[in-house]
Amino acid sequence: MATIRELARHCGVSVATVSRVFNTPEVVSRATRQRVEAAAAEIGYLPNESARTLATKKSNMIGLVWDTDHRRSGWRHPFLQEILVALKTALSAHGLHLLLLATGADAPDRHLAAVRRHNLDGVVLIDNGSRDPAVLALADAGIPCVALDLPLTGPCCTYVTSDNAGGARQAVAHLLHRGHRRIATISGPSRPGPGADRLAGFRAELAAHGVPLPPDYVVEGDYYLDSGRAATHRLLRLDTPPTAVFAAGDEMAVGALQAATDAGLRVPGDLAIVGFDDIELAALLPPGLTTIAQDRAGFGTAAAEALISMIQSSPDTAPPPPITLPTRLVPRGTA
Amino acid sequence: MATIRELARHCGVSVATVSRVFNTPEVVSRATRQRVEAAAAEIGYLPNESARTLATKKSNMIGLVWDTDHRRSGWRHPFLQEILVALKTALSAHGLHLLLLATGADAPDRHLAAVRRHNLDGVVLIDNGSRDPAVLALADAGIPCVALDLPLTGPCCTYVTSDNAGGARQAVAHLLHRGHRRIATISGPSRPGPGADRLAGFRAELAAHGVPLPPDYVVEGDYYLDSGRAATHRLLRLDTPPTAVFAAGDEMAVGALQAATDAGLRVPGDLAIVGFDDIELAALLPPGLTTIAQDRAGFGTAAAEALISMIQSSPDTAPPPPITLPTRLVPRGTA
DNA sequence: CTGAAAGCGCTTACAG
DNA sequence: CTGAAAGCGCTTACAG
Repeated sequence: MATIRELARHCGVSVATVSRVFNTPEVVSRATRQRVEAAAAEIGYLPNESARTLATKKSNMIGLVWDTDHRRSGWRHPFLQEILVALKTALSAHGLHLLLLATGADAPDRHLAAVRRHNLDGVVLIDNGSRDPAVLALADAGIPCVALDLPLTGPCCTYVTSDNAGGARQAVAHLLHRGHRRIATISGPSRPGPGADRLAGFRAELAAHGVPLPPDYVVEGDYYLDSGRAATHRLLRLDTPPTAVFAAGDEMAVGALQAATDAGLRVPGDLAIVGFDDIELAALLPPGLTTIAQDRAGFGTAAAEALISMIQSSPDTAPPPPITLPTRLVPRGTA
Repeated sequence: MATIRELARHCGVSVATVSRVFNTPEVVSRATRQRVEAAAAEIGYLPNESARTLATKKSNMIGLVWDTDHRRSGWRHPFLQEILVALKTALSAHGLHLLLLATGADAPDRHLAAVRRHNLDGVVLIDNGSRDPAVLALADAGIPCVALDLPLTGPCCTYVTSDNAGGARQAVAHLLHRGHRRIATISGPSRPGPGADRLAGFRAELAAHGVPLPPDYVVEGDYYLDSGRAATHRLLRLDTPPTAVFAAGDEMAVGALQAATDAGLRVPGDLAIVGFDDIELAALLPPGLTTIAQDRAGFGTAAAEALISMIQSSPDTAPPPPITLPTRLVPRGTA
């Protein structure tokens, strides 16, 4: 591995000059710049990132805090892969790498410690609990960070999420348009975040149209299929069962579909179903799940942009406001 | 950020001693070790990884070369998330982080360059083409690396893949056991790798039982649903159509299922179908896709183990032999 | 536009 | 068991 010193000697300039052609090329004369560049290519010089980071305190690395340690194994983000691809692509365009942080002891300062040890330029959080002390410590520390699908704010922290309330309203509006008036929902967990927002949107659209919502038309699920099936069974046993159900996640919607089939009901004739997420399954499962699609790639690119703007702005400027991605109704066979 | 010098002064020892309590604690006296540890906790000292890497040439980071730049967007690995989780977990246990490398210009030395610039301890490759010069350069360079689902070897390079041939044989054996004798296959791309191995296993099991395989019973797909559907349409139009089909991927199997339905055939009565992968869909799509499951987590843990053993062994020792993960037949409704 | 020099925060022989 | 010192490969004021 050639070092900057060797390269400098190789073309008869100082190491400072070599450093400049790599960092502030506009400040060195055309002649020497070209000479250095040619020599660099010739001997295969590559700057050592550790040395740069040590000298500059900037690593050009973004930490990815991904909480894979769920009590419930087999947990899957509906579209993690797309987020990762978009994030990586957008970050790459700015020369930033993504460091997937090892999960160690669960000390409340573990994320912060990783940031400091590695001189990370910023952090993106995904799949984290909203009450995780380690996450909160990060958000409070003034490290540029952006959370995905988690309403987290701080001096230098913002988040991106879909327009969950708006998406739920689209779902309800579609059902209303189809003539339904007895519309139930299988919600996500009630903690702040997408689940709560979808439920709020659900209620709001119904209210806006003066359609009553009996309390037992709202049953909470956990985004998994089984909870959707169980919830639907419960709804169908009501004295006045709903004619339509909005599930706050596609897996739960598939569960609802199964429950309807179990009960000998036709979908959408006897029970209409709308989901949320537009997972791969939605298009393939007969008769096709009507659902609310999210802007998958948007999560990654928006997060990257927010992060980069925070990194580049002075420490005292306010973080960008939370970013809300538009959703889209995808009408298929179930509603 | 406290530095090692401050910590040293804080407890009246040299920086060398402090360094030792963090790196070779067994070599320092119990008394001073405890004094240093207490002081470190007190002032919140965290070693700077860049400085360590600069001094040791080891970064404790593994590069993840993930080729997300597919000509075909929307491409998805059947279980990338599980691989990533298992990989991260296994690597974490050894204090290794995963660096998702930014995709830049496609110079044939780009991966190698990243390894050198960051002093990466090793690399894992996923979703890469087998003929990518940048990948081959990496495998040849003697950098510890392990490829997933890609038969890549080198002085310090091995790979992990499922027992694809064995899995295909399980599929055929199952079909044979069900009484089928006219068994076709929709294969994956014919380049070396899982697709070719599955096809070889398919042929082998048939041959072992003396069951003939007409040439037009083998049609090549690309793992996507549409290719499975198209292939099946073609098979069904044959003078002597098959009674069963083994699709080398679940998406193609789903396509086969759709084609059968299109043609008014009953599954498995008129056409039996076995897939490969056991994607989420397989269990959910009526009547349930019979398929060959892979050891998803095994990919990650095996890769981590192989990598760690290579990193720890001396540079001249041979790499571990390729690792083959067992598969498992999951009988469901389609065969 | 360029160079000499100090400094970034560690590790590791080498002595003792 | 511990310390003084050199070195890892860069960057960046400061002069000129």
